[in-house]
Amino acid sequence: MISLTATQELRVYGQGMQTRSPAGRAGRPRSAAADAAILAATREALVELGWSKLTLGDVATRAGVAKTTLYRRWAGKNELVVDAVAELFDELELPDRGSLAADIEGVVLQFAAILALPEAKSGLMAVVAEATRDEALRERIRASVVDRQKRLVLEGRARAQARGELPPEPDPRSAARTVDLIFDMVAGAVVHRTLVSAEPADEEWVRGFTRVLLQGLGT
Amino acid sequence: MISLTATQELRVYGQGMQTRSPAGRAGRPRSAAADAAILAATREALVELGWSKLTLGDVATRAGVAKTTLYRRWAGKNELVVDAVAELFDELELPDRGSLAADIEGVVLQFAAILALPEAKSGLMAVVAEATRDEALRERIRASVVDRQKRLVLEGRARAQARGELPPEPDPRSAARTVDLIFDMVAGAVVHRTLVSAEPADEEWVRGFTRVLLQGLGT
DNA sequence: GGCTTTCGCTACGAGTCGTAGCGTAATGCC
DNA sequence: GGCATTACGCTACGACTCGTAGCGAAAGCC
Repeated sequence: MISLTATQELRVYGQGMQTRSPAGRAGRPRSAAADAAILAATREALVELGWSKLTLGDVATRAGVAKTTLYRRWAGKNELVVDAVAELFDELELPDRGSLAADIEGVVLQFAAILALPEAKSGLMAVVAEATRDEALRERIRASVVDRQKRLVLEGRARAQARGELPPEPDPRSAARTVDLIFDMVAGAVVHRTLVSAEPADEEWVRGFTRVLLQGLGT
Repeated sequence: MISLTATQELRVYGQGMQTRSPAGRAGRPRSAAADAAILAATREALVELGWSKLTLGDVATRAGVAKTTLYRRWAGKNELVVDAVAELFDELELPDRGSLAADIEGVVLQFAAILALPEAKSGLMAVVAEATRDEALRERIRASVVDRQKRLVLEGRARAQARGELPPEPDPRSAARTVDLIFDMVAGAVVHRTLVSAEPADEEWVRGFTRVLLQGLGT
């Protein structure tokens, strides 16, 4: 519990390296290098061992730190893996490709490329499964992974409305529902294709998906 | 490995109780009651403990059998949970509701109801995560869970084509791709809504989803 | 230099794993 | 009924992981 708070503070330091004395904190600061090494080691262990056989002792050894250091920063395996996997989604962007269809295809391909990584496959679904019984963990995933993706949907939608490709939706409540729906449809389809069907979400598949999403099955 | 084959044979016996001497097998037969008790106990443990804290020893105690009996029938936790969760999808059907939209809404609501069960939530995603590193497990999930769902898509599509709601697709390869795409979109969206967004896939959501799936975002 | 916090290390009890061995129970075949 | 065969319950086991405690040393801020 305490270590969880401390972790969040540390990550804040990591972002703003310049801050002199972070909120009146004295003593030896936590090693940012150790933090990075631990997360990298976690991803490495996910690739080699998978979720169930991953042990915190092994991660500590790989990272070159003591096991106790790991427990001081993360409450457990779940939280550690969430942070390790979350970094994979940092590069997710939505470049303007001129049309809604092209924008969707571009971002879906990015998303699919990340999900194709073995560390994302084995880690992400496992923590989502654990999160069904852990409210705090669900919130952690939402904040560090899901919301960043959803923001892209919001952005792409606004862009398409500006282009006139999508009708404006004045009622904010209805608009929020639509965004949630689109998000679940896009992310859900890619995840299901990649993890359950175990087939690559390649360009051909993405083209077909985008066509159905925009025009429906009727045509 | 041996026990896995034996398990499948046992399940066959369970279906056709009448068979006299099943393929020249001698000796004391496996208890079908024990099998049912174990799977029920597994679901119960999934609800109370979740995937990660579920132990085979605990399941054995709940089911009233010895731990060794469990290991004789299943290779491990993964295979056991797949079988336990698979039974939840037995009742999935596709009643004819007159139109493609109504058919989709009906089956999606059924699927959502199953996914809302805590034993499905915590169990299904966990084994899918494990299956990313285990080809045999992936095949087991495909055979006992996924294919049964996909058959509904195939059936609903044929029905809609007979009604004239969907255009016929002569090329079988292209048709198979379309079915796969639709399946990933439907199942993926419901799963993502239920497990990641952690919101109920209720009637209102299903209506919106069906509208987008059939007519696209454009309208 | 003094204060504070982190770090590496060792050690620990508790719990789980998957297996082996044994005697017993239940069936099919003769 | 007797025999072979297989499943069952039970006990015990070494190996491993867990999460924590305690200690001295290290690294920063005043």
